[in-house]
Formats: sequence, C-alpha cells, structure tokens
Amino acid sequence: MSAKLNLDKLDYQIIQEMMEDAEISYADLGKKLFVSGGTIHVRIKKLEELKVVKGKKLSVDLKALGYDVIAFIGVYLEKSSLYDTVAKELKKIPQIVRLNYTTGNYSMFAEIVCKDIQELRYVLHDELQKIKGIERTETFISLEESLDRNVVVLPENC
Amino acid sequence: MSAKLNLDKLDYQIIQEMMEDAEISYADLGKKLFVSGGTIHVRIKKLEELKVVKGKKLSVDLKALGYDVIAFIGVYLEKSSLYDTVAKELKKIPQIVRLNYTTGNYSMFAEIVCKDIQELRYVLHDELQKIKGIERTETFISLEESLDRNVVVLPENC
DNA sequence: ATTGAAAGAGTCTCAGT
DNA sequence: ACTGAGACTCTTTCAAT
Repeated sequence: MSAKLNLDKLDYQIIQEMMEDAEISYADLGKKLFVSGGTIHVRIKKLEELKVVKGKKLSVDLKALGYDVIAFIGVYLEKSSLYDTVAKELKKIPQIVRLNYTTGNYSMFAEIVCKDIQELRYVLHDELQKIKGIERTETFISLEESLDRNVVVLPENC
Repeated sequence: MSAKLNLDKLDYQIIQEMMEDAEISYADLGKKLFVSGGTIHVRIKKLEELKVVKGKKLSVDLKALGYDVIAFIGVYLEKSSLYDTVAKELKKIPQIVRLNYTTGNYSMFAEIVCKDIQELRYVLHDELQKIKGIERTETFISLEESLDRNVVVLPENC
C-alpha cells in the first residue's frame, strides 16, 4: 500500500525529534544528531517533498479558549453506501473536527468540539437529526483526556 | 470552569489564522490583520504565557511512514473506579496515542496507530488482555479518514 | 550526500509615541 | 498598547569536498 521511501536512520531520528519538539532549530538538531545544520535542512526538505512531513500545526488549549466539551459520536447509517453523502453533510458542521469511516458497530465515527453541553445538544438534536441517511447516533462525552501523543516512529535503529 | 481570559478580536484572529497556517511570519500576519509584526509578536507571547497557545506540532503523514492502521477502541471496565490504574497500563503501550475517560457505553475510549493488522492484533490480544480491570473491548478500524481539522475559534467578531 | 560560510528572512527587544 | 528600527537568530543557498 505505502510506496517505497528508503528513509534512513537519520530521517527517522529527525522526524522523531521534531515530533517531540517541533520548534528546535536545524543547528541544535544537527548537534543532537551529530551532523551539520545544513544536512538537517536538506533532509527536512526531502521529507517535505516526499509528503512524509506535512508541515507544522498550531497547538492550542481548547479548554482555555472556552471549548469545554469534546465528544465522540458513533453514527449508524441506514445503508453504508450512504457514507459519502452523509460525510459531505457532516463536514458542513464546523463543530465536527474529525470523521472516520469504520468497521464494527458504527458505520462512521466523528469527533466534535463544543463550547458547552447546550451547543453539543444543539448539534446532536438540530443538526444531525436533519441529515438523511443517519439511522441513529451514540454519543460519548469526554470527561477527561488522559493522553494525546504521537506514535513512536523509530524502527530497529537508535 | 475556564478562567477569565479577556482575549480581544485580534487575539482570536491570530489564533484562527495560525491554526490555518502555523508557519506564516509575524510580518505577513500583521499585514493581513492590519497591525505591525511587533504587535503580533507581543500577542503571541501573551497567548503562550496564558497557555492558550501551547506551541507547534510537527504534522506527519503516518500512512506514508508505513502506519497503515488507525483504530478506535471502546473499553468496558469491570468497575469504573479502575479507570486510573487501567489508564496507567494503557499509557505504557506506545501504539496507543490517545485516551479519554467517557460517558456512555464505554468507560474509556482509546485511539491506536499500528503498522499493520498484525500489530493491531498483537496489541489487542496480547497487551490489552493482560491488563486487569478491562472487561472487554470493541474495536473500530478506520477505513478512511474523511476529515481532520481544527475547530473555528472566532466568536461574534470577524 | 555533507559541510561551513555567506546571504536572506524571521524573531525579538526597545525607545518613542 | 502599538510602531518601527536595530540586534540577533534561524533558514536557505551554494561552492567545495
């Protein structure tokens, strides 16, 4: 499925280090990995061209901004062939931040971020119920996020 | 729940713009929002001190790196009071990247990233079954991620 | 491919408003 | 609080290896 990439140990080390600290400078990262800053630069450009590294994302504290409710929604479809049309409708709801087509009980799995329970209730009741093709939904409100991290991408090396 | 922050329109605009493009320079962002680069700098430092902005994260294409399997795991606990001890064990499994304590059918909700189905099977069968307190689990393998975006943080303004 | 140095661009500080 | 300019740091390019 995934194309041959031929990444070496240094490539993986760069990705791993930058997943832990995306703001480290090329010079400092070079020191840490015993190569020059120029080499780090060349490798990162290569990884960006290969679309392995997609860029940087701002990390914000949603709770601090007043988004107190994170919830997961399991969606049952009337027919699984309705996935594309239902997905298109769900994407129009700005509170829905993630959507996966899944195996198992639910046809699709959504993640939603809201300011409060009232807003969640509004989206679940007024927005989702309007969408044709959704049989029913099950909502799991997050009471606590205990973990949110990156996968470890170092293989046998290092 | 969330403390009084007193962010103004410019603060929200900066966060919104940087969520869409985390790598824009202060000068360019200033031009876009009709203030100087120095003002953008001051505001971002303030937002970092307030812990609203937590920094930047490297965005990588897991599929390109050979992590072909993303799955969600609903965990049923024998007693919900076992959450902390089970969470501690789950955190030891590097493939588990996210963990939430939830309301609803499941006591907890995990997200897992694996290289292939064999690795997923290994974690589900060999690692999870070892953990005391887990009654059973339900796994939803993602066949397609249709959406992964940030919430829109602009209130009445703009 | 990697290096080191020079050029260019960005961040950070600060005095003035 | 915002600005603009100077100091500093980082990224980017490139000739040499």
